[in-house]
Amino acid sequence: MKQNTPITLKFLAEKLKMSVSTVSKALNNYPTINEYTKKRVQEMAKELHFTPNKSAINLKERKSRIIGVILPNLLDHFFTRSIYGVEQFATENGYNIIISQTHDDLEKEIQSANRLLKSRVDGLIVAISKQTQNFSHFDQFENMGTPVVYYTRNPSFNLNCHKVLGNTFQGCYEATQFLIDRGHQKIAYLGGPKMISFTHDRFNGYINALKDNDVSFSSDLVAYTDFDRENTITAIQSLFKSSENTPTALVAFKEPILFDAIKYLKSVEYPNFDKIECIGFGNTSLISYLDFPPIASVEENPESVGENAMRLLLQLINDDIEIQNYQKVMVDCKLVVH
Amino acid sequence: MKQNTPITLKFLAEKLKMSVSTVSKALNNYPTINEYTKKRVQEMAKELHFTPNKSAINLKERKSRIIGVILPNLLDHFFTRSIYGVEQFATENGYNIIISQTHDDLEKEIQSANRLLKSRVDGLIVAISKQTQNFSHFDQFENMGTPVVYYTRNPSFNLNCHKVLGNTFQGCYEATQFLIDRGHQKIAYLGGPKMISFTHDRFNGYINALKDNDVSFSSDLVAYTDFDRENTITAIQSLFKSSENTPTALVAFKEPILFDAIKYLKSVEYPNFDKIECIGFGNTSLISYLDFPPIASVEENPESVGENAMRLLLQLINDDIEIQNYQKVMVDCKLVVH
DNA sequence: TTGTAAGCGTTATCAA
DNA sequence: TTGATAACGCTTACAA
Repeated sequence: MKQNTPITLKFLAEKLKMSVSTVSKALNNYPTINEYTKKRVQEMAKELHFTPNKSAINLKERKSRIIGVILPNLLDHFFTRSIYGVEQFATENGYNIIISQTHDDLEKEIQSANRLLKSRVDGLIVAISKQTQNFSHFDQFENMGTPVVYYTRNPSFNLNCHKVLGNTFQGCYEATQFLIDRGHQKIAYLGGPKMISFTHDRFNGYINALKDNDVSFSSDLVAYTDFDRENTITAIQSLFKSSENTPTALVAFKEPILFDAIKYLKSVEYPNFDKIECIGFGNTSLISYLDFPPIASVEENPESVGENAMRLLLQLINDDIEIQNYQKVMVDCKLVVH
Repeated sequence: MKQNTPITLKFLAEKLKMSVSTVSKALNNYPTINEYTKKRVQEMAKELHFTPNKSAINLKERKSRIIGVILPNLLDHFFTRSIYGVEQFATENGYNIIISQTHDDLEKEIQSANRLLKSRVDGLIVAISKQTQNFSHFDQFENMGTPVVYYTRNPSFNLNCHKVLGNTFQGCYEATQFLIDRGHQKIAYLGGPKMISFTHDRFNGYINALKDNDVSFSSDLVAYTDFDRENTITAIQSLFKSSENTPTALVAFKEPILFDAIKYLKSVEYPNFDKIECIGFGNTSLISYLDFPPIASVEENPESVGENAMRLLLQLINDDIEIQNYQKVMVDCKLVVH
């Protein structure tokens, strides 16, 4: 059964003593082809394990049925979960995905974009790098009529683009509301890096929930950190130093940050430490093994963000939505109580 | 700058009033082309953002510069870490990867294989589904001269194939050795599903370490479970029930299983629970937040497994290794002490 | 009902 | 030094 060179239509045609076009039509079930001929062709194709050459079809049809996905990192569970949704939906609709990681490096992002441009992907889904402020390497795609959807990370500097983002405002609002409903009046907000727009969206969710419930706000209850443990400890110290305004609950930007915070409070044997109720963004699978787990998690549904990005992209590819008619899709978070 | 249709060589040629072949050669830096002509062509190409059409080149060169990756699930951190290595190495060598997940379903695996066959991928990297015992959908590739490398999961029923696997024997040997060196004489082994070959490879590592150190073996110290929590608890009960042969240390198949075990022992307030030293396969990132963390982890280096699979595949594609000269690569584990 | 031929965008051979 | 032409594998008017 070794053949070592793919079967082509031409080869089939010679074997069957027919023309290439008859074979092609038979395989594609053209109504004008005789039933008996069809059967003969299809049987022979099956027997010889004929598979049409995608490159040839792509060339002919001027499309690739490939979607490019550019994202920072495949080690971050958030992104891989988002890919899950993209891949799933793409496959269901006959598309393959090519994934390219940028390591949050602009230069690599540009290279990825150029590679995918050559591959003539039919569409692009992008989680931009932290450094990305200029979008010309992505604009090339739109200039050739290839739609681009930005997802998970908000391209704040790009005003006219399609985006699919987690509704981080709503997620933080619900977390805060949940804590208020449980009787908390002193709820701290531990934000992430200030350059990230989500940090502020979440803060707005927090502050709006306070306002809507007539809970007074104090700037003592707000601090910011990044993903560095030392900075998180400093932030936590500032939140919990005051004697009058001590928080009884905490909403944190991301669970790893929250875990660092909890670990610290525990290590210094903070009074009533075990009474403090915490919520972070993430919903890490190992939460049930923690000794002092958060009371709830804000599940960001990255799979759904990915799926929605792919759905929008498909609508753009199929011209169900005008490419210039820029869309913004928000995917709601879900509060998961542990 | 909108053009809405990709620039082609023909278009460039017309603009420059030259032939298509001259333009092509100029862009590919043929020595026979006049320097001035080259410059003119290359400048025009840059100005119009010309990018060669990959499909056309693929058709011409009869290859795609695409590697297919088939794996069970993109939610499993082990696999996504392995992809990290594949993607990294592929990109460095000018290849793109297409990922397809099977959800451990044979039917989906066959569909994935067929799709990638049509795409004329230059090579295939596969982590087989749990159901896979017949390999004809992969043999098609080898029959067309496209190399296939199996990785992470051992295709036990496929005798003649290329594989890249984690050296789980060595990992378990080292874990056991480590515990012996710390003075343990009663070390329990909690294995995974018996159908998985790794379960037995690990057991062999365990038993060999015992033997090499003249530590006596008792079947009371061995139990098996799967990923179901109840079964893990049953297994743990059987390991810790005996009064004479009580383990002082534990080697577990996978960390999630180990965490369930620890959680259970803690919940029943097992005597001297905090003295029991545990090691599991995995090295989960959140270990430092656990209250009773394992003393060490067996890091399986999935990135390295992925990278080695890609490296081997590349050698096969480039004919550095004969496709019939079946290779088996083992990637060592690393014991990480916490 | 089937076959001929052109074309998709490249590269490569040969001729000019 | 450049250009005409065929070829890669497939689809599709159009002709037979």
